[in-house]
Amino acid sequence: MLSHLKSLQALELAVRLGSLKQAADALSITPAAVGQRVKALEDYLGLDLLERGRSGLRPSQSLSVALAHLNTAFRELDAAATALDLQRGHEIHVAAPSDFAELWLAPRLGRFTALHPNTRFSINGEGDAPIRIGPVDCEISFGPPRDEPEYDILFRDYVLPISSPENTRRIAALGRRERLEGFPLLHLDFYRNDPAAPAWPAWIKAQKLKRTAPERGIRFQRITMVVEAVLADAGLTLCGLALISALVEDKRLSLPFPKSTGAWTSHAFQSRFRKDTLARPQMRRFRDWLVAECAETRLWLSRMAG
Amino acid sequence: MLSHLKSLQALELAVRLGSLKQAADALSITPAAVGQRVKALEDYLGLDLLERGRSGLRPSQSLSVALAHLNTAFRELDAAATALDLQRGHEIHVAAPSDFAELWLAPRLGRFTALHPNTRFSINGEGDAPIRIGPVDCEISFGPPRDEPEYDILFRDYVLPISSPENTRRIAALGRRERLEGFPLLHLDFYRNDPAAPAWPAWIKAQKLKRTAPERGIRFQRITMVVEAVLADAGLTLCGLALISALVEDKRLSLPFPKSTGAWTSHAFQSRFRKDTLARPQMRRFRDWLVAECAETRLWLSRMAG
DNA sequence: GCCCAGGCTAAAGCTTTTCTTTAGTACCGC
DNA sequence: GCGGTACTAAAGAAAAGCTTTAGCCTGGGC
Repeated sequence: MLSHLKSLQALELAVRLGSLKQAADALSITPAAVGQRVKALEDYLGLDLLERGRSGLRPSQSLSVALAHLNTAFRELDAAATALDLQRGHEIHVAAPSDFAELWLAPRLGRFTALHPNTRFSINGEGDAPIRIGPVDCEISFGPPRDEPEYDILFRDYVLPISSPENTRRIAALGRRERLEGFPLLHLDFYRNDPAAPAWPAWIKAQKLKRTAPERGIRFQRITMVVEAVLADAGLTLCGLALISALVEDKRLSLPFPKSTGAWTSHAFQSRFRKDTLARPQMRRFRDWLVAECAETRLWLSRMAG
Repeated sequence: MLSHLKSLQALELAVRLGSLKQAADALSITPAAVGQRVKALEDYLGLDLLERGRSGLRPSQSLSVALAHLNTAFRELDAAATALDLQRGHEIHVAAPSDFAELWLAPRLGRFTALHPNTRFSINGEGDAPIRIGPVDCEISFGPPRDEPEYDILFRDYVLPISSPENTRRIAALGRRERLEGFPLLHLDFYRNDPAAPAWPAWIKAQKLKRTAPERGIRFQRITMVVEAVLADAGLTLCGLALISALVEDKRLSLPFPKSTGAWTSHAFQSRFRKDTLARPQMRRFRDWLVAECAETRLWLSRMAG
């Protein structure tokens, strides 16, 4: 029966693309591996299949008689793969809060795809799954921690006041109890379902500060938007650090009050992979990577919270 | 890039032949292995590809859209395999003395092909290679032992008088020194280049027997032919036991004189595999099997020789 | 002519895939 | 109801396949 399928595939691709290197890139394996595939077939047949020449690879005479068949065969297999959506296995569909996707996941995904080229991501808002085969692979949410086995707790958040560096300096120049007077308070609704996450009125009371009408101010649904307002000196907000570590680290965002004035959320970001989806090696790799990146974020948060 | 080639092959074959069992037979693997291949693809895609029904397997609706492409693809791959002589790897070409082939190898090959179906043999006389790709895979000869690594010493031979049971009884009824008078001596040239292998004159002198004109009698080139003559009561011959063990064991050939009257050859049957050909797993298996069968023949010869 | 970069190859070792075996289930025909 | 055949799941062993390292070869540029 027909054997050496991988060798034939490597061979056909090497000839079509003109080099073992380009075939390797297409197959996401090393050139050495492509060379081994081709050589194994040559050893098995006891003849040369490629002429390694001056301007790359060319099929040998022995191979030429089979090459048209090979081209057609792999073209048809590509068509079958397309029909079956075989590449689906290399795609990872993630539904996540858009704040998480934009501020935390997207900046980091380059590290994953550098390790695993050939992976394509489709990232959508929560509940915003495309009409494709089956539901999304990975769903990330912020809510009460679940302990079912398919959930991974990514990280809780540490919420405290955030401002622009300019506003931080101006606040520091004031007396302690008057520090919030004269600065607009921006309200972020992202954490409102979390009993542990403070809103301005509770925070001000807890810190024994003075601020008239603390419940007043613009409300924002999304962290991304309130962050933009803060960056524009529009005011202060209470915000979790987890998603904005990059902005804090490069000092585009600043902490106008001591770190100890913050509070951990009781809710957490968590992921849920569909049970069957972890049969795919690419998906297991992604999950492992995600868990590792989140461990780093937890570490950074612990250092920030003191 | 295209993956799951083995799964797609198993899938296409299972649908085409109507069962996992028949696909397994065609692929020379177990039905369990075929089932695993198909299931791996189904898990990967997150959908069913086969309907396991009352009258065998049918493609699911998901698979139907790809099936024509798969059929064409594997038909083209079969054509490419034919053009490349890919099945060549499952063929083993042996050049051996026809006596060895007929009396020793052919009766035993059934044991090999029972273990390794899908292997086809092409056995020719020594030096009688077909005009095919490259020389023969395995060459067996009888000659001075070689110690180059590509040679395996199969077995030496143990040469002594051989007759039909009827002639053995008639010889035993005679007096000791007259036992060869009246019986035609048949001469076998197979061992004539071996200084240790006795011919009739030397054997008679060594045994201190009496026989007028011991050099007279019909000469045979081939063991097979002289054996047929002996079986027909045409006379006695001096012959090695190695290739005729079956005839001796079922008593169609007999030893008219004690076993101790025999002599080991200094030459030996030996095999030589072309260096590169042992890259093929089928060839390694054949070589291992051959060496093991020959070890059994050596053991039998040792018991016969005392 | 020399040097550097890119491509290929061989070998070793590790990881992943694939297969066999065992045991069990389901279905069909008698 | 029983026996036979086909399929499936799980465990473990064997084989295949890949990466990494080191080295060689070729071609182009200086």
